[in-house]
Amino acid sequence: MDRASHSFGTMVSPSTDFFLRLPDVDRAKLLSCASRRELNKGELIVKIGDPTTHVYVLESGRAKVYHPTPGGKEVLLWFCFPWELFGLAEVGHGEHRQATAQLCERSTLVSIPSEDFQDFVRTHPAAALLVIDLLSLRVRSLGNTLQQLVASDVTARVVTLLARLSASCGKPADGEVCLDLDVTQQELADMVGATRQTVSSTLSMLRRSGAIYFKNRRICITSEALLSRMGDGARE
Amino acid sequence: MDRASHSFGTMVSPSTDFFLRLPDVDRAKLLSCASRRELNKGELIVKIGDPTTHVYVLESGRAKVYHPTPGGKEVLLWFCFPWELFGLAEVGHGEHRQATAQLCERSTLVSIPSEDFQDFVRTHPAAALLVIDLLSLRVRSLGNTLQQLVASDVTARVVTLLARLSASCGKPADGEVCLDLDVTQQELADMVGATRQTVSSTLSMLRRSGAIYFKNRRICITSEALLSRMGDGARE
DNA sequence: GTTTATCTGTCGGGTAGACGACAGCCGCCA
DNA sequence: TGGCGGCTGTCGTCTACCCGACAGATAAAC
Repeated sequence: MDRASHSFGTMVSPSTDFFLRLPDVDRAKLLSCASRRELNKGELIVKIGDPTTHVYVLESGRAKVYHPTPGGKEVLLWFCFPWELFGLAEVGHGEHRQATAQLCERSTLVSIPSEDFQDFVRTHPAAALLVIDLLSLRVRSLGNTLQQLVASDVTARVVTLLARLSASCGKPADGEVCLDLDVTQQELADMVGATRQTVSSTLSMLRRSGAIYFKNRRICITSEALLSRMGDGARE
Repeated sequence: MDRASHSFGTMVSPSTDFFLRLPDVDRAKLLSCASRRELNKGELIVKIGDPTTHVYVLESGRAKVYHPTPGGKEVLLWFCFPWELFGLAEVGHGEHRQATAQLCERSTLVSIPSEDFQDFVRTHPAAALLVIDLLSLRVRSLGNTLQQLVASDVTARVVTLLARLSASCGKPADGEVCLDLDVTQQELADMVGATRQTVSSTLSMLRRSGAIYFKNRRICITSEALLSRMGDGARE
């Protein structure tokens, strides 16, 4: 139960995994209120507009949190990896969900009722600080994304996205880094606010330039330096 | 000291004014660690890259929080009004500032050292929950902004920006709402990720359509309904 | 095996909006 | 009174990117 199933890159902020930083007894106590389910790829955890009843953690698998747009696009805010708490931005005042969370692969999901979570936070100051850290990280990250979106072109945005992914789920192997992540180009596009086609041709360009290559459908970065240089066409 | 100097519209979330929701004795205790300064329009409160030493509140005036971009643009994240806590997204781990905060007018600023603030939060669970609420609000708001930015055109973005501003600082007067806010078109542009020129012509268009008009340099909304209809050209 | 769905690569055409330029306006200071 | 700096309005030009289309490639489904 308390076994972390994914490895961290070197640069990842420690704020993401709330659970692993909780003292053992507290974690057990919090999880005692929780229920666990096994769910399939593609299933929705919460849908925009839903009442807010729980917060969530994955024991295994991967989820994405996004805003669906009326036009049918999806704006992907972040991925959720195991032992990373999510779904807590709306717990405050029984707000309805502002985003949708969906599983990217078969996963086991732990659900904690909002009230239990709030009680826990109220009575565990250390946990409250962790929650504050986590939300702070999200605020900073969204702010940066926003900035990139208005200030940089697609190439630069893809490049820094790859850098971020490499930090959070990169497997270093003799100088190169391979992303340990099955992600579709559509998802990449949704993360940088571009179309699938543009991302596709951008990746092709990066591949031709030698900054990345593909190993059985996954992206490998041959040189961080070269990659980031490719993003410098437009001032970030 | 505990006199709120600005009025709220009807829709504003209560999470914004941390201080007014704090029990009196707690507020006094927290403010006892603080120092107060009078500053002029245009002065910087924090600059991106600065070490994080304080959190802040305004007693009066107005500030803006933005990301400066290497290209010289500014991405405006939000305005700070009196008694709204800000500058806390980086307090967690002595992170450096990720955004810049600058005064829009002459203001009196209250600074609370980070450590004192953290101690306060640690020992006042109710305050911790308020901080969580505040950060949650920011996360939701940034997420929505992000979504709008990739999914809507400039007209729609300007329209919803006006609606938001009208909610947070609108003065209703017989059916109309006038924005009680001296804001420059450049700032509006920085908030919607567009250029000054585009915003200017968008506002002209809205004025010609009768949805808004100008009363001594400020924006008045004649009809929320008409205004929002003007934003519907593109699917939001 | 064949079928079917999902993902990827690439190509033109059309367009929203950035960008530069310039002129009018207002308030401020000497 | 005149000059100066900041804000606003408007007009072309130009380009990054969206959008639709279509063909190959891969993987799951029957």
